[in-house]
Amino acid sequence: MQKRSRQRDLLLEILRSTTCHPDADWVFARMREQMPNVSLGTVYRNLSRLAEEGIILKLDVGQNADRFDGCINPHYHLACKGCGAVVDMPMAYTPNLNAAAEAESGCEIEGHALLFYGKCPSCAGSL
Amino acid sequence: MQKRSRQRDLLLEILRSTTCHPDADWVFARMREQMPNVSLGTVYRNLSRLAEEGIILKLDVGQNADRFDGCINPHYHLACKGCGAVVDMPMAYTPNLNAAAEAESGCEIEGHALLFYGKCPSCAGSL
DNA sequence: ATATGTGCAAACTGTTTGCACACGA
DNA sequence: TCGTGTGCAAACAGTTTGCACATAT
Repeated sequence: MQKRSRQRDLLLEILRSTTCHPDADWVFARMREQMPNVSLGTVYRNLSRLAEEGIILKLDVGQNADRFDGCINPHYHLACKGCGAVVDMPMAYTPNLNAAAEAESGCEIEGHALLFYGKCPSCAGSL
Repeated sequence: MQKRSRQRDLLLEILRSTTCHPDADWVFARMREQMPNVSLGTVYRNLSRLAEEGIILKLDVGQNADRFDGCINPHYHLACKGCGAVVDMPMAYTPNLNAAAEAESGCEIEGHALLFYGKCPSCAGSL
């Protein structure tokens, strides 16, 4: 049976109130501000759980730590080489990439992830 | 000054003679068959070095370990949920995705990675 | 009451690094 | 010879897990 917990509720609230695609440590730090005894293990457990349930998104940008996104409608990201941020791209998700991929490949496509590298607006301005 | 080494030469030869997008451990195992004293550290050092030099490609498929590709012309991959393999997709690389992304975003795009998930031809047949 | 979730700390995996020695130019 | 690369082992980062206790239903 499914049980709620204050920890998971808070985690979700924190994740949904930011657009910064944070990693587990960032979430952990924000959690501690409001719930000083929460443990890192709990953060990891709930992040994976929510991701498996499809309530949040787990992003794999080529950096060391996984990042998470409270916004689950499919969209694309850019990993900034300047500041390391991960930002949402304002471009339409292209569902027929899946069909295109399935066409000649003999593969059964379930989805795709498209990640751009380059510089975010603020880092593009400076050098 | 740049120096060759038997280890790096062998590594590159191994990587170029497979299409399986292996991780460091797999390469390490193959290396040991021909060079029993090679160390894992050397494998990692040379993989990162060759990737930085643009001689090989480092792939980030959402699995734990990084994978490497001896083929460096840009192309897309599928990560198979069945067997865990990473396979090349027989579809054209789309350079103007970069332009499209740059259009409204204010970002400076350098490139993109497109990763499909689903099942490879052999796993698609069975369940 | 009882199953599910938590906190803590230890374990684990993939990767990096410091150091003394080996090797290529 | 002299600087770069290697082997080894220890260190590291991110993540997972076992266990006793706490909590939601």
